[in-house]
Amino acid sequence: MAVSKNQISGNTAMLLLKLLSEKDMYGYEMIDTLSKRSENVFELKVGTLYPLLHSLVQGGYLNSYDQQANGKLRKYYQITPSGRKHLNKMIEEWNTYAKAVAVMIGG
Amino acid sequence: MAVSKNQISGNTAMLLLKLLSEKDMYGYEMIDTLSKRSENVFELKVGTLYPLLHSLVQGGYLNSYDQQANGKLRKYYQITPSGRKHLNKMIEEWNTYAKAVAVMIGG
DNA sequence: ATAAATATAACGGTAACCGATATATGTTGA
DNA sequence: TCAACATATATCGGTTACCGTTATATTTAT
Repeated sequence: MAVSKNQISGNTAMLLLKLLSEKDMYGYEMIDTLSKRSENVFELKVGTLYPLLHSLVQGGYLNSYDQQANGKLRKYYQITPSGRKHLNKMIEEWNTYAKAVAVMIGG
Repeated sequence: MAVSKNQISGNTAMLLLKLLSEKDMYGYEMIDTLSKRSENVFELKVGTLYPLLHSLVQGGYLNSYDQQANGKLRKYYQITPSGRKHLNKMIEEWNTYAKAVAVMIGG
């Protein structure tokens, strides 16, 4: 089951940073990995991914480098120390929010 | 701890419908109740609330009526059967999303 | 009286995401 | 072989969500 656009809002960067905190990846690999791990809940579109990756590089949270793979030049992304710090903050904030929603709709 | 705008995105309507599924309320009452119940995680602004209430009325999820309270005319909002159905769907979708995020950042 | 709190409302701006489109290369099958 | 398909990166314009700000009116407290 996929969720609506509104649900996703704001958390995509957190999910990408989380993926990249485990290993370097290229764009399509992130989309596939997100989709598989979440059982198709996250269906990130390329029109969302690339601008977001660029902005994370711009913000100093990611670095990128080109590498040959299957004869094709792929752009790999790597998380920076600043990116890891940012990720931790985002996770903390997500947990606060998710708990508050649970209180609201659970009771 | 308040969370950033991005976290809130898309779920405000769900929270309002949930509040109104319990009892009729007027605008300011919703802001106060959300804030108190969530221990200030949700700090909904009037610039967000009123347009959202209008759109929920437009969509048939809410009705509104005027009522005197403390000598002042207040506009109360009431959830419709369609609003309750919509609320249930939104909660289901939220749960799906929250679980998927937990899998992503938990592992 | 008048300042502060309560209450509703609308406008314009920013940010996030997606659909559509463009381009290029590698792989597969008839 | 060469067309169709999958992989891969990229950009643009549009929609939606939320908020800051501003406006207006009434009630309560000093």
